[in-house]
Amino acid sequence: MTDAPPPPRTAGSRRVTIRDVAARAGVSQPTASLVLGKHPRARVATATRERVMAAAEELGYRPNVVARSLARGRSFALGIVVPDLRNPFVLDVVAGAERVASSAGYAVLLCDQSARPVSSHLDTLRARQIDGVLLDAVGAAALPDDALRGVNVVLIDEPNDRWPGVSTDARQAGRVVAEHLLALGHRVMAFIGPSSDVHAFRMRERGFVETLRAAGVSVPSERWRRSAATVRGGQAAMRTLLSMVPRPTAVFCANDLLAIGAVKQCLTQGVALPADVSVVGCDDIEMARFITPELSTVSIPARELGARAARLLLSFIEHPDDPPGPQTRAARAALSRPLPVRLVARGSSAHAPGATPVLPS
Amino acid sequence: MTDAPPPPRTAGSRRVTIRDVAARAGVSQPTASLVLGKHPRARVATATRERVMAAAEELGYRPNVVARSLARGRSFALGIVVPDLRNPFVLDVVAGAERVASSAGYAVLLCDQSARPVSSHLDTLRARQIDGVLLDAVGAAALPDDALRGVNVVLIDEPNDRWPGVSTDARQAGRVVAEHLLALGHRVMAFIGPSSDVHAFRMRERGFVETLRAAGVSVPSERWRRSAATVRGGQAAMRTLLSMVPRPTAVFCANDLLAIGAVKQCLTQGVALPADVSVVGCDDIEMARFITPELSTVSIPARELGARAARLLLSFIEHPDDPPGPQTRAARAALSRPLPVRLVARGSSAHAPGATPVLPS
DNA sequence: CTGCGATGCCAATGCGTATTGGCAGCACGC
DNA sequence: GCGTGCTGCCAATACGCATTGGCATCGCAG
Repeated sequence: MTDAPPPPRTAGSRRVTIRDVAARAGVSQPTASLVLGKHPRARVATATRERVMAAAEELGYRPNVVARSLARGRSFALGIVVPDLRNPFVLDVVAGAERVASSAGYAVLLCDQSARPVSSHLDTLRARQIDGVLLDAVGAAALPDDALRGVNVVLIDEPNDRWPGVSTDARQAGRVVAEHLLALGHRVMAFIGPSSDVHAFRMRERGFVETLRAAGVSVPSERWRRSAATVRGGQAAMRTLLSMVPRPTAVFCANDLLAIGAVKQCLTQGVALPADVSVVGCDDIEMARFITPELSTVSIPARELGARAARLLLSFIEHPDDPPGPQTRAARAALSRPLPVRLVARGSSAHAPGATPVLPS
Repeated sequence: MTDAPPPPRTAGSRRVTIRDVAARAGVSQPTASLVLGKHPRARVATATRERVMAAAEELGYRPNVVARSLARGRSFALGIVVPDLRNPFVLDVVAGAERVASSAGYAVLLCDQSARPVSSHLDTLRARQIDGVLLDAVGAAALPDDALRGVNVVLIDEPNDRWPGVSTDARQAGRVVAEHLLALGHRVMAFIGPSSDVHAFRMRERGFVETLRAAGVSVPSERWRRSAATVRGGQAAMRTLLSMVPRPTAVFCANDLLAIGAVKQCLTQGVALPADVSVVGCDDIEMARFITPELSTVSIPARELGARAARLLLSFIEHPDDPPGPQTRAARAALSRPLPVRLVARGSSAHAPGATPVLPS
């Protein structure tokens, strides 16, 4: 009556399990498991192997990852904890990591810190037997010691002696900006950055200030502004800076969102950019090129950073050898090396008003 | 010797399982399961229940989600498939969904279509016994029929008679832009949009054109530009438009990235905005407010869209009743209703050059 | 004291896969 | 022809939790 024509897969339309495959191939379930599991050179006769493979193919067998996870104690999934998805820089990191993980057969569990605290996310990740976790810009302070026991961890832009990590040369980022602005003749500088304890931000700050100091330029503390690392934060801080006497001629913002806010605030108040004041950001998010004037900034390879973090994590997951072999060790060292940064001078920075340009030799 | 002080949890530092809890509470494993599972009014004596709860607390018991998934045939996880993570609008949708899912105890598996094809993502999601999938702007054509059997699906911005979905009133978005530009006196209009078959884009387009037509304004096909929905795409299309005679005085871009590109191109070529040409976008991404001039656009509640999609999906997952009860049905209807959109007039649109302003009554 | 329903608990089993240990069968040496 | 060492396969078990069915125990009415 209501009998449909014979379905293409199994009769009962149940999911195809490895048992079905074994039955069809005329072998036992463990044998099928041996064939279909990784182990390429398991002790299985070639003829048998081929029969099993054929049966699996014909039935459209897909291993149940949940069952496999339970049996192996691994989930073939990575967690990635990010500070705030709304930051386009963070996004690129995620995209880079997702691509690598996904094509290695790992799923990516996304955890937004702005929605729930890290420790809570870590709890649920552990409950899922997560194979590893990427922590992006998560202060070590937020990490209870035992929240990560037995989990592989790779930190992003937040070096720490307890776990491996990938990073960019954040200090260098601060340096190149300082050099750039000094070369343009600026002497009255300012800085805008978040008060968070995120390592990358602190290093950008440090690289900036130490280079200025070496050149004999000091920045009084009232021109060292703290503000949430958002566009609005940049606007607010810039408003304050613009009211100072003397007004700074150059401002370094710890990320592009802040810089975009700073630029915006200048334009709003009729301050000419870059004639009256230069603004330089950091990250080189896509939008930096599309505001007016185009934003001078430091290019950080965010996607590559995420990709490397994922690769490093996968290396720990798939080769838990202790100690690691020489080439594993070398590969990890390469992945851990800070990524170089590069100044991208665009239209938001120019010679200081009235300054004599310093020509590069 | 190396004996550490007695560890806080169990002796062997093994994971705490439900058996450990049962043993400590002096009950059998199934009883512990009854207490710790959902079932609030299972037949368990209050005293027993409390002993089990206390034991779980003392041992720091965390249920193993993988095992639970296997036993229940559910994974307490959602997949979200997105077209391209680099679009900030998409990102907000993800963020909204993540927040809802996460606080309901569901994990979110992120799948980027630009990295791997949808069908491949769906395969891995099914293998993980995913409870449901959110598909953001995925053309139905990309969905093989059996790739989703037995999976709950909610579509985002891509209505379809096979699955439920959430959406915005995209057609209305096109209408309000047309009305806005008409009211400003524009008659020489242009459009920039992607050639993809994504429903929301098509509807924005349709709402725009039908409103113009009703007002007796037609747009010749050469002013109807197809371009990838990115900033670069907007630049390229705008370049073409600016070379036309007569030059359009107003351009509607199907999303904000395109619009930002269009604005950028105008400024690059020295075309005054909004004096010579008006540009209106759609989505109201955060950056719309921060370019110069600020972008007129249509506000789409992306975060809310993602949140609703997640709520709707959770409703199907947790109340698979067929037919649903009246209040379930009502709740779903409310979630499925298209979200209203709103024109946000900012600085990138103004009266047509030489036109007599039409005053609103 | 017997019978009966309700209550509280547990033994057994299942979810789909991986792994261990061992048992046949075969080829080879002597 | 008997041990020896392989190779190829499978039976049994484990992973951690959920669920089913049934066995006690208890209170209470007869």
